Amino acid sequence: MDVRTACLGILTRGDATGYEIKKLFEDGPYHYFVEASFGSIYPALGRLTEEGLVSVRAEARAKRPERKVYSITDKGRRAFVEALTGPLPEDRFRSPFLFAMTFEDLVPNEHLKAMLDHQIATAQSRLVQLEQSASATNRGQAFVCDFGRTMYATMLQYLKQRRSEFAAPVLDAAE
Amino acid sequence: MDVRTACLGILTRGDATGYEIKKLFEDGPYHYFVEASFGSIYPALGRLTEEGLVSVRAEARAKRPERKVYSITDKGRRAFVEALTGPLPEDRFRSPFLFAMTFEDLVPNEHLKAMLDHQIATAQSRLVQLEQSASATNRGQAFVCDFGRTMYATMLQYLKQRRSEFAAPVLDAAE
DNA sequence: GTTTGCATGTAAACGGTTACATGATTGG
DNA sequence: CCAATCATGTAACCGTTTACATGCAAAC
Repeated sequence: MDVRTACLGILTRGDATGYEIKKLFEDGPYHYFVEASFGSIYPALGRLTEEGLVSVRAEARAKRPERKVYSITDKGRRAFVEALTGPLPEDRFRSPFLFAMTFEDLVPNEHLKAMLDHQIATAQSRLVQLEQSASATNRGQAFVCDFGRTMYATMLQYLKQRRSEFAAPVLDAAE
Repeated sequence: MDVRTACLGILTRGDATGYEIKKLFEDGPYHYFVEASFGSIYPALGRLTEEGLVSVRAEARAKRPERKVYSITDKGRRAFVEALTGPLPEDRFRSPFLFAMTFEDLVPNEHLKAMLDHQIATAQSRLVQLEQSASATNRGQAFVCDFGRTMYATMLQYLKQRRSEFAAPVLDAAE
């Protein structure tokens, strides 16, 4: 999903500044399947404003830089629902890890072990985060959260199960 | 993984033309976690040649356009192993589907049903493809293939299990 | 007193896709 | 006869990232 549409989505849930939108992408339940930097969020918000899909009000605050609070308009709301209703781009999973594993025979065993351990640690921490995350506020959020838990749990199980097969130390039996 | 590195990887397995590399990305076991278009492959190959990481020989064939067969050089092989050994970019899963599900309350139930069914059908066909795919030629390929099978199987199970919850027809009980 | 958090934005560079241009061969 | 496959490449465009520029307030 492009940043434009993602911002529009966030704003259907309530007003926000560009800064807050970034926070929501990072910390919120969207974290696992969308992401965006300031360099894409601010221009997107500018364009959405031009097109009348969102409106801005500048809040001047004593001794701090002004903040621009964005609200979605009716037109924006309609455009967003249209985007959700139309054909969605396909999900894509890009995995440098799996790519590297394909060339496992070219990588020294020591590094292979490190790679697998890193992958396990990452999956583990993501799973923990998902399990600790606040219970969802609606059906959709619950669906997505459970999806993530299920997938990461499976991934973790698979990686752990297969690890020994690849990382069996040959000489260093003590470790 | 960028197209450059991906091409280099393919060429560690044997010589190929730009056209064949694209085919391998599309049909081979890489399909699920890398992709590239001609517009990125040809320039990448050109740059790799300039840098001496690959070499080209032009095969002129009677009455057909010439083909340029690329081979990886020793320098290229070393560069590739270095890329695999260095820190890898993080895996990323971008899911317009999950994003849309988060806003399930804004989408008409009929469309939600279609979305889920589409997702189920996609996962199903990918799983079938993976299950039918030729058995891997090495440990790494087997690992990756099984990874895919495991993940898609889990995804499919989850989607099917949850479908009723979301798509329960309200009026059209006959369907 | 230094780091973190809040807050906005721009410009250049990057990597990639899409569309275009070309053309012969093979299979239905 | 038409579509698909083989085969190469370029140019325009697009969205995004990275780095830069700025600055105050609060927490440590």
